[in-house]
Amino acid sequence: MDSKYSPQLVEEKIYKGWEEKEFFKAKINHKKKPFSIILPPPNANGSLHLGHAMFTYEDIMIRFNKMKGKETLWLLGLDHAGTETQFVYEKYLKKQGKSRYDYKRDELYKMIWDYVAENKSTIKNQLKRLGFALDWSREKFTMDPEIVKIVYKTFKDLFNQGLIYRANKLINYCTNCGTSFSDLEVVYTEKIDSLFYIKYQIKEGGSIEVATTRPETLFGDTAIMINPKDKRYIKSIGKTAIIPLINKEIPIIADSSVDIKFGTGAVKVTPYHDFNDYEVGKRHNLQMVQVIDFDGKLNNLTGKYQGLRIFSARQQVVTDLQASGQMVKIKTDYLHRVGSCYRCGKALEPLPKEQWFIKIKPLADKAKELIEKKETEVLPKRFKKRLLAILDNFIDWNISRQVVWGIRIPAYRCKAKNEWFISTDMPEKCQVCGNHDFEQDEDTFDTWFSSAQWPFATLMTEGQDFFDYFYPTSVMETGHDILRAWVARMMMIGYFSTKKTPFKKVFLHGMVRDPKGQKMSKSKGNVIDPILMINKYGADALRVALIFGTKEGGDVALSEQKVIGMRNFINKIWNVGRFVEINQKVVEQFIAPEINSAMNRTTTKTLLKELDKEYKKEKKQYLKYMEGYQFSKALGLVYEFIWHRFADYYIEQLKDEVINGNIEALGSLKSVYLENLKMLHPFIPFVTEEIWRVFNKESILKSSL
RNA sequence: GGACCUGUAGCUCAAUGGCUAGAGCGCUUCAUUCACAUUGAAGAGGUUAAAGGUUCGAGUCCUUUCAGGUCCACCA
Repeated sequence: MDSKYSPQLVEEKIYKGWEEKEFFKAKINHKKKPFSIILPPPNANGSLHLGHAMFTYEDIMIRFNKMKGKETLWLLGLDHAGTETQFVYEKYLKKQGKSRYDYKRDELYKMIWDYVAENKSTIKNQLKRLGFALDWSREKFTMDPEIVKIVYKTFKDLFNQGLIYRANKLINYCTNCGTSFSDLEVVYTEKIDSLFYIKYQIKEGGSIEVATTRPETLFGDTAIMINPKDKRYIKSIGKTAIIPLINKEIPIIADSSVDIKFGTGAVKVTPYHDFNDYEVGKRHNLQMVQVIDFDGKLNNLTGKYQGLRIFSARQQVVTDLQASGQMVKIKTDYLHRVGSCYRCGKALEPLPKEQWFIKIKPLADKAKELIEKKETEVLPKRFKKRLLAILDNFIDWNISRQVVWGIRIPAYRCKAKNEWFISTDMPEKCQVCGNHDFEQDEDTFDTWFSSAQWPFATLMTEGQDFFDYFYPTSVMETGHDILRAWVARMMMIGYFSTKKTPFKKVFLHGMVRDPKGQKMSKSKGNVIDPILMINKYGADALRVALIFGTKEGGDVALSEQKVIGMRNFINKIWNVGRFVEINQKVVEQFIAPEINSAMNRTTTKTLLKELDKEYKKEKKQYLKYMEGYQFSKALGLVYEFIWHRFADYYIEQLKDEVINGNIEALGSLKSVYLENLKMLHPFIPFVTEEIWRVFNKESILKSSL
């Protein structure tokens, strides 16, 4: 053994060894209890970042349970990440002066497919660098034909049970990117805009003033509303207002959603261009008129304004209202929040569009039951409340996306009767009218619709027996930031399809932050590349740096300094091994000469007894922590023991004895040390394996805890 | 606006209501032909945000205030 441990020389070699011996390949073994984790599938549109390195928790669970004698499965998969990936690819096209509209659907799809294939192989190599004990024989991709088949079946089942409906609803639409987003994907940004006070004449006499940030939508107004408790306007209810510029007549109605104190207390209602107005429109059975199109331009219902983009239309309308004397005043410093596109940053347009929706309430109620009945345990506990609150407030889920890259929705429209039918296979004839005249929906599924099915869909493709053995999975380990987008949906859809919880436990980890606790982002320039850290200090050091001294579920402040500190810990473990190895060689050479010991025999015996006692206590506590999913504590315990008790105290005290050939002392030290290597293996698999092989023939993975 | 979380050493964070509140990094002094300078020993550094309460006992539980963060809802 060298005086320094060099991860660069051994890690890749060790990993290859594990792979060749298929240590991570899961089998059905009814003599053993199963332990399974499905890897949250990384998006196949880039490379891994530090957040992915947090999957170390899963590796710890897998290796620990394997050494505890369970049959383990850690299933690898990758996500196509529809909208996100297409966006990344479009940026790439733009650099070459091209756009997605230069290609046919099939061409674009094929190009993105190749791009994704490249990323997949990068990511897989990176997962290996991290030392993850993934089952490489069962790699899955969200667009595998067998997975798509299951996704289609789920859609059809949901449809048949009345949980899928198609509706013309307001959606968040980016006119720049050409796709809709679910409410979860909307990013709100603060913006200073003008608030315009506009006078509407009342047919019966007089006038009423409204305040709006969007005068250009007045063509789509179908009512004016006021609060029924507002004495100022009570007489106006039921009268008819006249829209300026186009002189259209609309009713004045009362709705309690109006804030009396805001603006003038009177609001123009534009159901097809505002979410709140849409609800009002439904409540009052108002007419709904779309005046802005999906290209972001005003349409033919706006007369001379037709063809203008939203912003120019606004300016023109304002100018014309000023000319006609109907613009009362303009407040230019109005601060509000605007929903914007997370891809391009432009303001999202609420627009009416026919989309597929999932009726969430019945599904969410079942998911809540799973939590309440402890079919699914939430760890750390404090996230339970949050998950329940999320399930309480889930609104119907829009699963249509207007992108090419994704799983195309298996819904077909009968052209003759304008009715829809669902078919998991490409239909030969229309299932509505019996003719051939039908067309498939152009849209693809929201990525999360397939992700929501990941635990059961992946296992189902491995056959019924495999599914029965490993499902429900033991743990779902992921970041707490996607509780709503992913965890909640997996529970809802998972239960719907299998009538079981998809996972018995949810274990949530925190976010990786920079040394000052700030979010890591490219724009801040504080991003740490996990592969760079591995190249410099080894995967073990990085893994432990993410876990040491943290609270479960809490954020981790990661610095290169911390990784260095952990590298030192790895080296310490290495050198303890080296001490044992060197002395063992000496003992072997001289065939245990009985040399006069400088130390009193009784003292030595007492020390060894103390060591044994302390080690037993340590191991007991370690198992308690590990079984309680308190990994950081388990690690801290062994860290403290091996460094500050075992090395600093016991080795120092027994050093002279050992060097003088005391076999008993060396033997005790060695056996306690090897036990500690096993305890550390789930955390730092590489160095423990490398040292283990100095003393043992078999891999440390073949040992048991 | 609603909910939740956090506030502990210079920095980042630990601490089932129980002994002298700990670790990593940083800092000071000393050691060094030794398994390890990626080391060891010793040390400085704390009114646990503030106030009040419960308790034999509070960093921990309760109330209030202050400060910061996260998620959700988003009012023209």
